[in-house]
Amino acid sequence: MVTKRLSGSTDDANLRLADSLAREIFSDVANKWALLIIEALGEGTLRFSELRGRVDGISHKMLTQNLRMLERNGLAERTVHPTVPPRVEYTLTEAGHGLRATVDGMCEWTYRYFRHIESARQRFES
Amino acid sequence: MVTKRLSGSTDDANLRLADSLAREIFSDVANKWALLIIEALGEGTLRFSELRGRVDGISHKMLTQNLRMLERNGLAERTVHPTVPPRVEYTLTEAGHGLRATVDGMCEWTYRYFRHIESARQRFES
DNA sequence: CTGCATCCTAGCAGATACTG
DNA sequence: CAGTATCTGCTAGGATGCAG
Repeated sequence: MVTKRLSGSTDDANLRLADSLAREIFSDVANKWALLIIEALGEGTLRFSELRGRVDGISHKMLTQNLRMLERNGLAERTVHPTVPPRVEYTLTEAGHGLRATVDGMCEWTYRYFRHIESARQRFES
Repeated sequence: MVTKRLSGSTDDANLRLADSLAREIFSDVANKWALLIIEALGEGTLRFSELRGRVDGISHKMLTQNLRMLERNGLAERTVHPTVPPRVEYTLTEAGHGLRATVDGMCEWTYRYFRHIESARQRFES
């Protein structure tokens, strides 16, 4: 049962991720495109086409797909302006911003260990 | 050029991720299995079979594949004890621990917004 | 026990085209 | 402009077998 673990006696984050719903959420969110979209939305509200421009290399399909997923999980909010042509804007919810903070951490990490990783790779070829 | 952005004038993490090597690192690392392995190794050194037990649902193949990747990028270290049967242990490097800190953040985030996400999903079905 | 290679399949993800 | 659907290729990832 879900609530059992929530009020549970363990503080082990990994153990808790054994919970199937938590793992499902984690799997949804722990993928490249989702994280890059969240990072992009961290700067503020963006429309669909703007997002496409910011998240380099993402396809139309992957963008909509991941946006639906983020909306479904309550991480992003979708507001449609009934104009013509339609204008659809996406913004992070509170939960979304919470996650963005950790994604920021990952980005910073990437740059902190950039050279370290670069040389580790060279060492690895041998 | 890589170093241009490293010493560059922008503080925008997302912009910097436009750099191809940074994106490659990010893509390597921003996947479910890699993050779960790192989280598991956060507790300390583990052998291959122990890891398989901790990272629930991972296959033999995905585990070796991701471990090679982590090793290649200098996030995990592999030490072989030349016994029989062989005993291979994996441990996080400093860079690995750095990343683990942010993964911990993601795990905590998952549990903080667990109920929030649960209800967001119910709202979404309509 | 660990690692690598092989085969094989489901589902991911791109391209395209069509609606509102 | 935004979203959906279809078609298709391709690769991620499981299962298995073998070697060290």
